[in-house]
Amino acid sequence: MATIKDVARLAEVSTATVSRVLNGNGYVHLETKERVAKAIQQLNYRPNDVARSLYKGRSKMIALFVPDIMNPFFPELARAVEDMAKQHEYTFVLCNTDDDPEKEIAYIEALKQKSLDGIVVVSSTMSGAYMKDFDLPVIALDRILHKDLSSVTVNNKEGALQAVEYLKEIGCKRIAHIAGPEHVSNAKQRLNGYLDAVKQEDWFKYSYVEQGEYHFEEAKQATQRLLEKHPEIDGLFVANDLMGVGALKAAEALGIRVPEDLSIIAFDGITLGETTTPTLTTMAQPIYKIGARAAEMLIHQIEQIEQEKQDEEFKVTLVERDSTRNRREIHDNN
Amino acid sequence: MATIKDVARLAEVSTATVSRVLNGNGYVHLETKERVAKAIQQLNYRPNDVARSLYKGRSKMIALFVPDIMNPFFPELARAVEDMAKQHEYTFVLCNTDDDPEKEIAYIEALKQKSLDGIVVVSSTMSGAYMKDFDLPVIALDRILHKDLSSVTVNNKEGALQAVEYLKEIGCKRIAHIAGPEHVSNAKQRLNGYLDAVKQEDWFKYSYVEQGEYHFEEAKQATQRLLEKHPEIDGLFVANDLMGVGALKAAEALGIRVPEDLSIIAFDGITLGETTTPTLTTMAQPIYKIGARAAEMLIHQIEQIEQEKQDEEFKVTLVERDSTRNRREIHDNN
DNA sequence: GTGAAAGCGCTAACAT
DNA sequence: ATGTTAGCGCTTTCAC
Repeated sequence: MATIKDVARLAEVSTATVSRVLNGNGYVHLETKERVAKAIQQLNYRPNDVARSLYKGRSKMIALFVPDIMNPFFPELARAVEDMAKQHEYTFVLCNTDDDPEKEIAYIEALKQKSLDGIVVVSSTMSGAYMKDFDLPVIALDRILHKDLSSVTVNNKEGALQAVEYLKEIGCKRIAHIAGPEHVSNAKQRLNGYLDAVKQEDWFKYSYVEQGEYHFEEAKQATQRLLEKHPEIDGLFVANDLMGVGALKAAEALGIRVPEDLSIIAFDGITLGETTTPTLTTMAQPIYKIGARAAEMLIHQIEQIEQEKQDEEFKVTLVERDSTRNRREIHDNN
Repeated sequence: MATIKDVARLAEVSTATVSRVLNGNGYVHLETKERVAKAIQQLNYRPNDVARSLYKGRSKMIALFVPDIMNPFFPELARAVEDMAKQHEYTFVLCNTDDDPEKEIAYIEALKQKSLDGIVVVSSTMSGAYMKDFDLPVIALDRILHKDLSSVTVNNKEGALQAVEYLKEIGCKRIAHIAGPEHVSNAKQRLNGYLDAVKQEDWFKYSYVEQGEYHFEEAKQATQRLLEKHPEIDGLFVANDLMGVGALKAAEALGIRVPEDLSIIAFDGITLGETTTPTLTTMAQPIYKIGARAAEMLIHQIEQIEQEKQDEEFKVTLVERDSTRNRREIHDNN
């Protein structure tokens, strides 16, 4: 590959001048500029980003940390971050952390050696203190990591409340909840939203809440336990779609009809919910948008456009599908 | 961050000696080695990979090109490539190409400027000539790109044949096919496997093949068309799982029971097939394995362990689920 | 307006 | 066994 020296030689100027043309810095005579441009073209010259990075101490690379890309919620997020990165001419590095703090730290160390410019992080385990102490720009996505870190999230609590209110509205009389992991901030918020909506109902019992760990299989089992213990349940708010599908499967295994005997609403709005039978009603997050916004905030922070910490909260919207929709009609006809 | 100079100064040696200790090259007295090690530890020194890359012209970075990470087949592949990259201390870059040759080329150009070491490519559009001409190590994954490029694939044709034979075995008398895009090599192979299995059957018609483009929605519509035109169809081989789910949905919409009236088998073995109702029988690829193997071959090629071009083919295995399994019992009971 | 030269942090001859 | 030094390709002061 041609270097800046080759271009300089061909254009009969110094490398400094070529650099000026390249970066649009400093004064350079129009005529020489054109000579340089021609040489660049002729040699099909592309500046070496590594040399640039070495000098500048910055790499034009950002990373996205996700617990596991195989969880169907994250590919769309990844896609958004990548698109935004590309748009700003950043390279996109994807890191699966398995929510393991050691892996997270190992990745950070490795990427720092490459002069990584910043990270969008989906994590619940990473020690907020650690994240905050080390000097890279960081945006927390989907979950709050530390109060000093900028974040992009959705109105989890309010969304959960709306979900439960919706179940009430379509006629559910006993509404239970399959919760996400306790240490994940958004899971806790969704649980709180549920509790706010039901705690003063005379039928409410704490055993109406089961742990699903944000996993398909755990959620399926949890739902099965719940429905066996409490056959009176006729409405279920599940903390995410992946678990919602598990709940659907549990009902199917027990011979409970959805939505005739049981209405199910979940949270996230991933495509998976459109492929099940019945399709899954959900509180949909603007997944791509929040990913894109997080990436944009990160890049602004890197480029010093925004300095101060900020938290952005997007709104979720109800998407009615078959795991509840028919139920309303049944109710209306009564 | 501390540099090699700081370490040298603290250990009272030259930077060359530090470098030797760092890389385990050349002779260095045990005592001085320990002094250097102590200094490194004391300063919490980490070598700057950018400087290294500049000198070596290599970056310890590899990329994976996929058409679209939101297609559920690719996250597992990505996960495998990333894991293998990490294991060999490579950084992992993910690129969504949308199967657009211009994007592919733009990515390649950008990554070359960063001294990227190699690429694992899932692509059907990238001009083989282009890929072959430019000097980076490349492994084609899932699809064959060019005869001179190493590749990792599965036995698509044979697997397709097995799928159709299986349908026959469980009693299907009229078997149709939803095909993938014609320009994708594995889709063509699966189609050929189907044709081999059915072309000498007296009932076979070419209108038993419909185009599904590897998309959920297109496949759903294609299946609907097919079943309306040919109500005699009692077996369906679909070229991938994503389309298989579409086919399931189409049958549901038409009131055709699966597997009682129609048996459906697809191809890939993605998790999505376990979440549908009924669950989807499939010819499962060892997805993680082929991704890991492709990454490993790439790294070997980069590190000159393997030089010559090689093609590896993995085998698919039948995974019986509910979209066909019950049917055999029905058949056996007859 | 342009060039010479230092330096980003590291590695590998080459010298001793 | 260890140090000196050139150089990877670029940017940016500082002269002119």
